[in-house]
Amino acid sequence: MLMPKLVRVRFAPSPTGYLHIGGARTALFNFLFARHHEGQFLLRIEDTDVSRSKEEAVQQIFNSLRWLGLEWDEEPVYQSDRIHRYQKICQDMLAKGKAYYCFCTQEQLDKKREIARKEKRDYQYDRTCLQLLDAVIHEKLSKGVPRTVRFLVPEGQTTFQDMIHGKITVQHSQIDDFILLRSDGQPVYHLAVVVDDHDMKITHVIRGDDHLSNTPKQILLYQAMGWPLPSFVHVPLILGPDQKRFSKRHGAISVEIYKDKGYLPDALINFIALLGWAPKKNEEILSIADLIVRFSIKGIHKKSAVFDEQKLLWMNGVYMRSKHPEDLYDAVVDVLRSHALIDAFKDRQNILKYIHLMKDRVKTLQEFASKGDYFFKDPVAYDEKGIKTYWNAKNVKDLFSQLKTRIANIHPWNEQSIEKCIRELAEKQNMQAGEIMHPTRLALTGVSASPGLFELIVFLGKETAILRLEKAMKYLDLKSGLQDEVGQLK
RNA sequence: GGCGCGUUCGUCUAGUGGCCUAGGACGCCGGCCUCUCACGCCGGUAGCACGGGUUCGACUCCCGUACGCGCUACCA
Repeated sequence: MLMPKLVRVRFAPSPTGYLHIGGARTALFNFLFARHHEGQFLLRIEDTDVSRSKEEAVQQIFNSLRWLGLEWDEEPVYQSDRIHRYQKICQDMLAKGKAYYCFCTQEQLDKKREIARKEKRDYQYDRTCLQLLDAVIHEKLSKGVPRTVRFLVPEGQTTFQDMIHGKITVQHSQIDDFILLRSDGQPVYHLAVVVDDHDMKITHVIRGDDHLSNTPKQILLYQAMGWPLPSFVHVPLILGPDQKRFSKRHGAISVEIYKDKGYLPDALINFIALLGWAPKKNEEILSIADLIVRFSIKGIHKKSAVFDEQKLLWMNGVYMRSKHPEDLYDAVVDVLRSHALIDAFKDRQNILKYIHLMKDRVKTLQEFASKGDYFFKDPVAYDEKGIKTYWNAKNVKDLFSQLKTRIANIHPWNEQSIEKCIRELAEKQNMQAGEIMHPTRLALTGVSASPGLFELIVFLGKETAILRLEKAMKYLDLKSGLQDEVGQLK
């Protein structure tokens, strides 16, 4: 029996842009694995490519992770702070003959690659600089000729065990003498990852399987340094609807965009957790706590999954309905404010009531603004189809007139008395209650779908309800006037 | 091109040789509930990429083919 191993994992984004869905899921898997094993979840910023790294991106990534609830342990490690460490490791490898200086220029290399391409040969660095005499190397070094450091790939093959894919073997003949240190002294990815994962005492490297092919290179580095290997876990990528790697081409890809679209963080977490991973039982709705309990690398698939926003939308609706209005309050206020609808809702209780009425029929936060604007704004138009079906009867205006009077006299102002009022009117008119309610809803909201009419009227208040009925009556007058004119013209 | 990885309904998935007449979820379609919408409930639609083995028996094991994705940079 193995002793339980201390688990330390890391999420290592490069700060070239926002945190995207794929990155978020990789971070989530790392997070879940760490929390499940009561280990550490660390962050490392891979900013060795100075030209592509941006400080704002780092903050964006932090914000997105926090919004998702993926809190990390310890201070994030910045690779840009560790240049000297990488250079030192390179010196060691140079001294041990595991690496060599290369003075070839970018242009020379490009040319060789081009020739190989034309001759339909596979290109691999030809080791020109490996043949250099020590004296020549020293001379170039002392003159400060720009140079890189290349890893000397040994003969043979590398086999390693991936926790998802199993045994993987790659022939060294397939591996180029890759560059360790760029001519500007910056390390290249493979070197930095290996050194950092070792120094950070990472036990499990959990990352996208786009890194699978490169893993042997890194294993060679571990071996060259005489370091123990971490476990490798290569999770499948997330694909767009066209089955291609999920990217900007697919439109919405950053976590931030999903936040702006009105998705809830726990819904997004739940959804991406299920992309490429499944719990043992057929469970679909899982809180982050549930996910932590259930998470296991065994449940991760080999196959990449397509991101299906429709299912996300459904899941978000499930979360929306399960929330208490208080939990949604801040987010909804933000949305209402951004749509300039907030003034009508100075009262917190009012907004909570609104959330209560709407949350069951809304799938995103955004819809609190787009689907319920009539709660705080008089309708500016009436749904055409609604007009045809509900306002065609001749007595509609008269109905509204009677309703108006009755509403004015309702006391106390509550659901029960409003319902009673409408049902009594229906009885008196010898009509079905619905025959009054539908036209009324249209008058009050401008649309034909809304929360329960009685609750809605309570919410609007006596004054607004009467005002809107009057407005509808005016519209009806105008409409019939127009029809008369048309009739006369004929 | 070379190398690596992958392949169950449109999508997310269950399934580790007989329990599979392949189960669930989203979507879609129909119905019920109902003041509308949404929710909920009931029902339906649709899949083991293909071809060879192995086996008494393959979705499950092996081999090939096809297709897809990834890697192949002084990117990560």
